[in-house]
Amino acid sequence: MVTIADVARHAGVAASTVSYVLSGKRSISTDTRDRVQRSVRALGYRPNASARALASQRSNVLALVIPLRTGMHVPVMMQFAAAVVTTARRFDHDVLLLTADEGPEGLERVAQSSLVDALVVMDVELHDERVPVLRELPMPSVLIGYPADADRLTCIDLDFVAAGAHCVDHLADLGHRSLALLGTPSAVYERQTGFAQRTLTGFVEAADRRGVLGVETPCEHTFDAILGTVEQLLRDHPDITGLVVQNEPIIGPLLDVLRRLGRRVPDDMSLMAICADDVAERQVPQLSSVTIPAERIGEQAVESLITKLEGGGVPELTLLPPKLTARGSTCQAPHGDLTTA
Amino acid sequence: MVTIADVARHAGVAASTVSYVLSGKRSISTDTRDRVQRSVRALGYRPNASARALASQRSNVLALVIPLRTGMHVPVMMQFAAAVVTTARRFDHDVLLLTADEGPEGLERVAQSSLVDALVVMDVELHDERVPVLRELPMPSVLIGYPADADRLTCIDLDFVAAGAHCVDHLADLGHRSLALLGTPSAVYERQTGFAQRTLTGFVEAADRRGVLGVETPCEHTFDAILGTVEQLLRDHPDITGLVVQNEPIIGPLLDVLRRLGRRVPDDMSLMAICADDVAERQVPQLSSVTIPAERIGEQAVESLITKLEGGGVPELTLLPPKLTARGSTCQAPHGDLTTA
DNA sequence: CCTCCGAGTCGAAGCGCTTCGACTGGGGTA
DNA sequence: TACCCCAGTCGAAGCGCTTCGACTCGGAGG
Repeated sequence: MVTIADVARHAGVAASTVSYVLSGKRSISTDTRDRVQRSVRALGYRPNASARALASQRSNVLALVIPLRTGMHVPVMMQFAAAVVTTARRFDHDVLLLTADEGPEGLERVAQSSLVDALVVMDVELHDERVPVLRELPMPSVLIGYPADADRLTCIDLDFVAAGAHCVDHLADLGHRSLALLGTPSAVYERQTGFAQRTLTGFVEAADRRGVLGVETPCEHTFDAILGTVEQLLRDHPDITGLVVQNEPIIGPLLDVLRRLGRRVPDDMSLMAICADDVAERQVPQLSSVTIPAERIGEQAVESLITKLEGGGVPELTLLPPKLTARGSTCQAPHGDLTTA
Repeated sequence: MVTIADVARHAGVAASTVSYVLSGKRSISTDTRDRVQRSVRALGYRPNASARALASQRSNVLALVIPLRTGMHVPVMMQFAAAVVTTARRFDHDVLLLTADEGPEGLERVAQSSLVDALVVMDVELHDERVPVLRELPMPSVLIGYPADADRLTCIDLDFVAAGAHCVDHLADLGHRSLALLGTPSAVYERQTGFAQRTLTGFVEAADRRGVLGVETPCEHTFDAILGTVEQLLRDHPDITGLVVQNEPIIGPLLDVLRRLGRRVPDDMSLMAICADDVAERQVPQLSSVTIPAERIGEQAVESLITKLEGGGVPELTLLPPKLTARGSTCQAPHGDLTTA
């Protein structure tokens, strides 16, 4: 391995001069700079990451904590992780991958051993045991999703309350008077995952505000569960003509179920999804949807983290506004609902 | 931050003694060991990762290079990544996440800066430009999938040739005489991805061997593409009664398509999938399938890497045997095919 | 003419750890 | 009794980099 001393010797300067050429932290004559840069290239020099981290107290590595749990939708997480890595690279950082099952202890481990400079934590629950740890850690962090108590924390998320509300508004505007939210598996609600809770809140509030019926039910991933849930729903509330689904993996089977139950989409039943655009577009008919901007969230998370690392200030809570795209799965409510509106 | 010197002072020993207690590389009296361990706990000492890496020439970090490309099935990759992280932790290593779009240069960067000790590279193509780089890197690596020239490389993969063959055998055993392989999107074949190619090879060879018709076609992910592909297939080969699908995201829509075309599964059409078990089990009917053992592959990859890091030898190529599970989507061929067998 | 200043460079002191060689003292061997 | 050996410990020398203070030299200011 070629070291900074080799480069210095080759260029006929001191090692510190090489360092300053590389970092730009002191002025260097054009002549010297050129000579050093030529030597760097000639020898194929790469600074040793550990030595650099030890001396500068900066590893240039961010930790990314991903959930590995049941009920999470994987492709969205992956988009997210990819965005984090890509953005981190843009700022000359790398990403260390941690799984949530290491728990709070895992965060302490990587932080206190100075393996990383900062952390991105995904899938934060309303009462997350990692939150107090994060608050005390000697380095910045950013949460995706947000806990009940976000004091002194930086959180970024899609505005799921608004997302839930937008769906209701869209359907209500079309004259639908009875709506249902088909949510995530009940385990997700039980562990008080913020996004699920908040979508529900937005849905219920908007239904109230619009004076329409808004019922909600969790839904597991198996076909039979979906069938059972929908049958039950339509039995209890036969007048439902608008469905909102926040549960990506069931979208395909749900369309089957509706077909099997003799409900055409959108003629007999309008359907809205909260999901990635490509998923919505792949269905038949294409689904009206509120997008989850995974890339944007990941990018924003890293940008905030870098700002904090550089001593800048960032807002405690950043809520990205949801975007609704109407496609072929929603239409005017049948038989004169508009008259009752 | 508390350093090894603090611990040494607290325990009344030399710093080197603390180091030896922690590493176990020299014998230490029980008394001293206990005292040091108490001090470590009392002070909450965590060795500084960079200092350790610098002194020992080992970062205890593995690089994981994941593909971010169209046509890859995401949940399988995620399972895989999770297995890599979990297994790495078992051996006291962490995982640095790289995306494939950094290319060969990215591998050189992390390797030559000593950021990582070893690399796991996923989704290797038959003629992958990263392969020559990997071969020259001053550290061990493991490939998932394998290139045309695997000389001096360590590769791990599911035996996709056998997987393709098993599917044919299973269907042929049931009396089916005309089979089709519904493969990945054509882009995947065009970039010469090993697993797709090899499944195809196994499928074709086995069909030959069994004396049955075996046609193959790529298939894109949109519903219309699936519909078009299957219609075309059944028009060209109306006697097909067995389908093998290696393309997870189309599995759901494919079942719709068959239904729409009036083919009942399995009565009119037997269907086999090469996919994760949970995907197969979620369908109606549940799908006979050959599993992709993502966890096992990830685990095996890290185990091999650790072995190499410790100077041990590992086989150049490890092919995991495929496991076929018959479920409700395959049955005896209709109208007397057995007589023609 | 002397002083002052800033641009440009160097040397040395760490950063926190591992590891090598050397030292000590007590037990076994001859 | 003299010797050797080994378990147990220490001190010091790095690992490769960053950064601080100090030095030099030429030009500007008085």
